[in-house]
Amino acid sequence: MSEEPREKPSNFIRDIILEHNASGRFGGNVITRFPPEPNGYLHIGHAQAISIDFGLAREFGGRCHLRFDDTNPTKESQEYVDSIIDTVRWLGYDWGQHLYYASDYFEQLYAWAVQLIKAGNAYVDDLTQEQISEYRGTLTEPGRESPYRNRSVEENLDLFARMRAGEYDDGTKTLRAKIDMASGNINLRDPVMYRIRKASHHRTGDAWCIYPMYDWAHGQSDSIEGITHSICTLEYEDHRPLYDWYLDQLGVHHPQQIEFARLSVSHIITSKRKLLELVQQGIVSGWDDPRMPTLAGLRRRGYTPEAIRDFTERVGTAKAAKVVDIALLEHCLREDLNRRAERRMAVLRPLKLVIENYPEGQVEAMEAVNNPEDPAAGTRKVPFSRVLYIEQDDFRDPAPPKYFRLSPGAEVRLRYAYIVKCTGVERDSAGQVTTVRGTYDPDSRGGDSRGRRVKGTIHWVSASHSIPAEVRLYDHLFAAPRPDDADDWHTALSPSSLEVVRSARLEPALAGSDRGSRFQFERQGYFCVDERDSSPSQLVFNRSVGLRDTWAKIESKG
RNA sequence: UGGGGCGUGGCCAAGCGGCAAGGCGCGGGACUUUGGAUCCCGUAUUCGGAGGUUCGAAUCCUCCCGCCCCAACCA
Repeated sequence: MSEEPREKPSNFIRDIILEHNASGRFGGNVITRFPPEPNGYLHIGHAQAISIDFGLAREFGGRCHLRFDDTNPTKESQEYVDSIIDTVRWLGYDWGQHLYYASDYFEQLYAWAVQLIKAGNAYVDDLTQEQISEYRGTLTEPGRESPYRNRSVEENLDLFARMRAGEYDDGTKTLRAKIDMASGNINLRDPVMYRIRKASHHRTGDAWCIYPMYDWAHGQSDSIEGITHSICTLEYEDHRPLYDWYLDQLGVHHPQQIEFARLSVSHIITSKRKLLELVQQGIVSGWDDPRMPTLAGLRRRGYTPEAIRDFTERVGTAKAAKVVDIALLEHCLREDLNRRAERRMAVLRPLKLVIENYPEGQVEAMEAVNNPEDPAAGTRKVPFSRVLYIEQDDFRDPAPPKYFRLSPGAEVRLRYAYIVKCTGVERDSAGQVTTVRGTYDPDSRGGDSRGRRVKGTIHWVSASHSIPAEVRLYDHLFAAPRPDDADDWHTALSPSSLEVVRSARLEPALAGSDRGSRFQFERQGYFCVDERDSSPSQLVFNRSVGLRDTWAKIESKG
């Protein structure tokens, strides 16, 4: 298959790098990094950052580091580190030997802090958290200087050493940068650099009881690694002057920070707090529930890394806040899977169809194309017999206008098999159709209508040869495009985000399908074998995304 | 009332003084043994608004309006 080289859309970050390369600013180097905090699962929003960081490095022949900004031991854990590593790798990116942790730089950061103290640019503050907040002022009023702001260098050095030594309790002292309490930029009002936290860190254990704030650690970590382009989201634009200040005071390598608008998608939420609530309240089955916007969830849902990468490229990189329609994400998946997924027949809600003129006991192996988009995928045999199952939706009595499927007296093609004509219906006492009867045309073997006009083609399975399966029909977790706009986001939850169908019957070729394998169930959508709950004896499929359904549109319009 | 950003069709997004790319979606048609895919065609006299500069402005200037972020010892 040929990958049509879709031209990458230009964006302002690429333009900036091009300028740097032209001026020789970083000697033509492009070294980026993806810097997650290991305190949660990565979601679709992170995918764009990953794609930009790694993508740009790849495009310009540079490299991208994976660095964990693990500066807050009370919120971080190895579990998250592992899951993030696994996810980034799954997405298809490689950082080579460049796996780093901000915690690896704690000693250097400490030395630099001492350097700032010596230069009179940092001080130990005894104000409580509440007092610091009061002294900071407000958005419109300047702050006030802490009474401890002018301690001597010697005293600060001594106090800071004792903070490190563990002589003080949590929260009793901080190290602060001495910048400008009247700055319009609140980040510059003597930001805290270190806080006391007598907590074990997932990597450094109990070696430290003071931990650097993200703002103090981040820029210097970038500098240590020789990062040239430090790409981040818009909310850090205000922090850039602070990072610049630190770097300039220290006189070390100074990366260029560039900010872009984070990605959000319609019909989902990405708030960590809300996602956690979904999991804890059992509204979803876990962080990898196929309805979750986490990359683990999308993966289990059947999304391919290729589709997600394509999506992140198509949404573009800019500075305007955006909420991309989830339809684009789904389109990317369909486009990818249409090309790659083999087709199979599966009947979700079986309705018995008896071919009255087909010999009892006879079985034919009908040849079916595995993937019309890819001849190399070959063909397979599907057993045909007298008693079949068809989809309940594919029979209607009476038939509505423009309905091309089966109804009394009507003809339809059974895909890859025969043309059949409906001759009768059996109903139970409640009037529900229990069996459809029909006759087949022996001359139409393979589905050849030989010039006849047969508009409808439906899928089927042989009742006795089919195998059972559970199929989970997933839909958007939220019915509303912007769940966060609701007064209470819970009310935006869709009641039909999951429908479990336990009665599905599959063509026998699906038996023993590997976990994670993906198929198109003809006329229905793309499905994958659930990685967690499926087993060879109890197959479980997840619907990744449905096929475009023109008939549903026609019917809903009346 | 402070600081920082952003406003191009339903949703994204190119454009950087020469007269509105593209994608998704939507509507219509062709084709079709998936009402799938594919292929055509259509979808902003107009770029948040008002002035101004210019032969000419989405692009430059001025003012106004709207939206987002910032007052964690979170990241």
